Amino acid sequence: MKTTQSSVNISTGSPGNEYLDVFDSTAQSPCLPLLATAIGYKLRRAQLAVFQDFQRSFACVKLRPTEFAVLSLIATNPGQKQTEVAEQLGIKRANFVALMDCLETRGLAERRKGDIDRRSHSLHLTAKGSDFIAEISKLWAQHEKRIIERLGGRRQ
Amino acid sequence: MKTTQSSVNISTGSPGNEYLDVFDSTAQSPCLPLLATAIGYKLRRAQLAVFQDFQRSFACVKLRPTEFAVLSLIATNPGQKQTEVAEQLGIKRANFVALMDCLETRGLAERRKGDIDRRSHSLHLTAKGSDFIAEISKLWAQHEKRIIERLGGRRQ
DNA sequence: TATTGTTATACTCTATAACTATA
DNA sequence: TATAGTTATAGAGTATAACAATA
Repeated sequence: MKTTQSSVNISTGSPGNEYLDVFDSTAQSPCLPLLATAIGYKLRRAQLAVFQDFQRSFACVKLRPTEFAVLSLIATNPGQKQTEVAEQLGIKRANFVALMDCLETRGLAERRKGDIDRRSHSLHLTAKGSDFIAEISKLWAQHEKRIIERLGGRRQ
Repeated sequence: MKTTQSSVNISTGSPGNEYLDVFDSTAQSPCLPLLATAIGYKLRRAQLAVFQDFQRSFACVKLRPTEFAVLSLIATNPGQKQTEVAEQLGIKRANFVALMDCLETRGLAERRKGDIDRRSHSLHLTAKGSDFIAEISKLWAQHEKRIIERLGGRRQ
C-alpha cells in the first residue's frame, strides 16, 4: 500500500451531542438499514463524537483539535517550515497563517526567520508552549482513555 | 451502552487527496508519533478519505454524502416528518430546509402537507427519486467495495 | 521565473434567533 | 403557549487567486 503523504484535512467538528452510541455496533437503528452499513457514515459520526469529546475535554484550556495537532507536530519536529507543517495536516498554507498567528499570540509557539532561506519561517514551541503541553497531557490521556473504553476495550 | 439517538452531523468533507494511505496502520510517519496514536486524528483522516472517494464516485450524478443520506433515509422510512429526518442525521431543522429544497427541485423527493397536523411535512421519494436510487446503487456498491478493500479486506 | 508567507475573498457547513402558520 | 417549517444571519473551515519578499 502507498505511504505517500495524504492531503486530507483534520479540522472541523461541532459540539452538541451527549452520547457516543455511534460506537455501539449493536445499535442497529431500524430507521437506517442502508446508512448503518455505510462505512463513511459510521466513520463520520464516530469522528464527530470523538472530536466533540475532545472539545468538551479541552474547552477549559481553549484548544481545538487542529491547534492540538499543530502543537503536537511542532513539539515532535521543531524547526520545520510553516508550509511543511501545514501540508502534513492537509491545511492550505493560506489558511495556516491565522492558525499560527493565534498560537503565536498566545505565546505557545513562534516563527523564526530562516537563516539560509529568509523567505521561510521555522516553527518552534516557546517555553510556555512546552509547559502548556505538559499541562494538558493529562487531559489528553483521559480523553484517549475515554474513547478507547467507548470503543470497547483496548488498543492493539 | 446507550442506544440513544446521537446528534452528530454527517456532512462535510473536502476533495483533494489521491491516497487513502491513512488506512495503512504500518505507515507510521516519523513526523507524527503523537498524532499517529490519536484516535480522533486517525478517524478524521479516514473519514475525509472515504468522503473524498464518495465525492469522486458521485460527482457524475451531482450527489453529496449528506444528500445520499437523506435520500436513503426517506427511501427506507417514507412519510417521516421533515424534522424527524433532520434529527436522525444530526442536522438542525433550519439547515435541512435548503437541503430538502434542492432534492425537491431536482424532483427526487417531495414534501407532503400532513393531513392531521397541517404544520408538518411528510417526506417521500418521487418515482424519479426511486429510479435515481436504482441508478446510483451500482456506484454505491463500487464505492463501498473500494473502501472495504482499502481497509484491508472484508466486512465482518 | 519559482517559492514562502501573506491577504483578500468566496463558498460550504453549522448554529442561533426570530418569524409564520398551525396546534 | 407550544411546535413545524422557514428565513436571516453569523461563525467556522476550506479553496483559489494574487501580492511582496526572497530565491
